[in-house]
Amino acid sequence: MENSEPKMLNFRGKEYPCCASLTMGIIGGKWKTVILYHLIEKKLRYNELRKEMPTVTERTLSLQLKALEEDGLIKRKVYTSKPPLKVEYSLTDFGKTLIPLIQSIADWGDSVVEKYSK
Amino acid sequence: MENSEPKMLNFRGKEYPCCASLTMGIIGGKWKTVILYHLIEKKLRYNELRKEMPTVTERTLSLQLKALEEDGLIKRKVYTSKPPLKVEYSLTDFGKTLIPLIQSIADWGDSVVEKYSK
DNA sequence: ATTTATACTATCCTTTTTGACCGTTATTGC
DNA sequence: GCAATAACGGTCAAAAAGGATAGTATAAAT
Repeated sequence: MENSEPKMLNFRGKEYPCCASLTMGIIGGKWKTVILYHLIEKKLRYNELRKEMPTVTERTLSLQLKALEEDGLIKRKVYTSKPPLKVEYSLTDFGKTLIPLIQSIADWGDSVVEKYSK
Repeated sequence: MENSEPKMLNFRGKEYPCCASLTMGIIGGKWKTVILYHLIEKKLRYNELRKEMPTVTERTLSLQLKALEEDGLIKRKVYTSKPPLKVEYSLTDFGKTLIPLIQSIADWGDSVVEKYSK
């Protein structure tokens, strides 16, 4: 009998054909690694993130933050109950397991800039 | 004076706000890292890649291969001049600089599978 | 009393990515 | 003569991602 069904990996309800695509499903997209990269160093508030990433729109930023939170990579801590809110975002322990990877991603991008666009 | 224009990084005509997003612009997307991952070990022909990645469509695979080639990460070597063609894909030297990163991406995905979906 | 500030959310729309499906070329095997 | 094969490309459509813009609640500052 032929193997007709390729064995899939599963994480949080989504199927991935390969361990590499699983990772990319979680940190892929235009902004997630940028957010994670900025959170490596320290906790940041929503508007602080916006200042670090001036080209992202508010809507996209909050969608991405929510997705990262749902995947358990970041945590959202609220300090006030009424507006104006104070909210801080930081990496969870699970999110911290990504630090070496995020750092490598940033470093490779850096090295490309050094070599090809100076 | 306020700084109104965020300093952008540039690679192959595209602008990125951050070294991490530059990397993701090059290897991001649903399939690119999977292709690169399979090419780490050895050169592969088009149909061999298809067998390794049974859930990608032919069109998408060829689009992604072309994009990777245009970014200089893989090279396409044609062995015959008339159909049926023999074509082999392999990493360029530039593409090989990504091997540790691709490996880390795959390893992190693996570790997630180990911990959370066994 | 009005403005400013925070951290969003809601609509609506455009762009990008991915998929389904079929066609092409020339050679080899039946 | 017909099907199979390799490596695609073309067209159309759906889905996913991202952007523009405006609005919300409440408190402190002016």
